[in-house]
Amino acid sequence: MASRTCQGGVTTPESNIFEKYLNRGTVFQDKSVLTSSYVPPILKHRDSQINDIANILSPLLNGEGASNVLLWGNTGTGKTVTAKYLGNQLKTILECEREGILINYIYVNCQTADTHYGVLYGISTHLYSKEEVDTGIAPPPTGWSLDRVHQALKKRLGDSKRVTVIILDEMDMFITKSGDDALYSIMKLNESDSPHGGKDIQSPPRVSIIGIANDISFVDLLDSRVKSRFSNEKVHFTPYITDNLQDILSQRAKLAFREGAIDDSVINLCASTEARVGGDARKAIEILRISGEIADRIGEKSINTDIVKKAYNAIERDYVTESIRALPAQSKHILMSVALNAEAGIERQTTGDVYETYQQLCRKTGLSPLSQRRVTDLISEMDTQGLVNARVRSFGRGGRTKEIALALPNITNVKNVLECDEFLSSMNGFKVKHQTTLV
DNA sequence: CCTCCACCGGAACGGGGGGAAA
DNA sequence: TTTCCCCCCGTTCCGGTGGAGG
Ligand SMILES: Nc1ncnc2c1ncn2[C@@H]1O[C@H](COP(=O)(O)OP(=O)(O)O)[C@@H](O)[C@H]1O
Repeated sequence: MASRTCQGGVTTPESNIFEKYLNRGTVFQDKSVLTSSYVPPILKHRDSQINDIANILSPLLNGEGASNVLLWGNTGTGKTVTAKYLGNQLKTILECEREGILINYIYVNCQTADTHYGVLYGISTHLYSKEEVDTGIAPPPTGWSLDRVHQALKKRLGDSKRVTVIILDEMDMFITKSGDDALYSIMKLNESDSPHGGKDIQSPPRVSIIGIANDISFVDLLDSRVKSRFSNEKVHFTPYITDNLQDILSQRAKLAFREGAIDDSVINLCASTEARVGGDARKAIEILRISGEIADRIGEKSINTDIVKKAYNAIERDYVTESIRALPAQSKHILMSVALNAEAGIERQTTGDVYETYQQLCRKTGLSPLSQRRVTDLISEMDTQGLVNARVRSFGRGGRTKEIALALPNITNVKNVLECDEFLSSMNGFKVKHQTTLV
């Protein structure tokens, strides 16, 4: 652990216990540059994507509606940052060059706002002032009917001087889970609501959607009307290669770290490591941040490759323990069952195997067991979280079922984390009984 | 080629919680 | 207060289904 003596220009030898943290030097100059909300002034290596999107959005400059676009590619390939960057550019140029035209540039993350209502509400938060929220003119976070929120949005956006761009980040998971109702209702904002030419002073809004997704297979789930209007324009974000990442990282590092706190060898290590697994700039930047934090904690003045390796381990470990800890009790029981089976020598298990053990475990801990139907859903959820690997497979006459295995290397570790749960702490001495035969 | 296993996964439903509105 | 609305979590029901063995 840390040394007991104060060091480095500290004048009071015995004082507050936090003193040593306070006075310690730091490798950081501006840590905020390494957070995900930071948008750099120039984006390198995304020229072709930026051009494509700008081209699609260009009608907005004349106050005309533009097509919807779908940005897709692996995580950390710059989709979000590009969308935000273009928003800034659009706003600036409209302010300087086109007096009459105003733009709403609205960002909604569909992982956070993951319901139909949540997405509409997320849009609305960009459109109302504080007073309007306080006086109840703006939609509340919950309580109104969807229709009412929809009408309110339509009214807000229907201004002939105004164009609107809505960014829907992480929309693939959302659509897969919740269907395309929300997307459809956003597109309906563009429709005039008086079909018989009644006297509406309002013009229909001009709303363009920028969708962001990792995986575009969700497009097939869309209703054909939605699909044709939504997925005509697709822009692919390719993974970064080592050189790209080096550029991006050193651009950040220059701003984030003190002179001499980081050198090229470290940046090259991060760049090449990430380039090998998916060209993820977010992860690479995060590694830099964690490395810096570790360096500060252990009192190093600069980041070396050893520290980077520590950062890689820390990031992995924290992710796993955190996601296990955050699991609901039922999922913890299921995961424990998988771990127990694995420990008993059944690495690849069927749904039946897991459910059997799960029921026994529930009997022991006093949790009331869920139906098998529900359990398979929870297993699939843990599969997408990367805690478990589950894919359906057919064993011919032996049936068709998920084949499930723990996705984590260290079984004992998993069990230890799980045993912190209040239910599972009462499972001392539980033994799996029953063998299945499965090849 | 057909059967039949052991599930898969969609659909419909509802209790219950949280909130606004009449 | 009651009524309406949205959403989470879970149940029940049930029509599929890939492929080894007949
Ligand atoms: N070309 C780039 N130049 C500078 N920073 C980038 C670039 N591409 C990505 N980043 C940074 O990498 C991180 C992840 O990018 P992000 O746009 O969130 O990826 P995605 O949305 O594709 O998952 C962000 O912090 C972003 O600022």
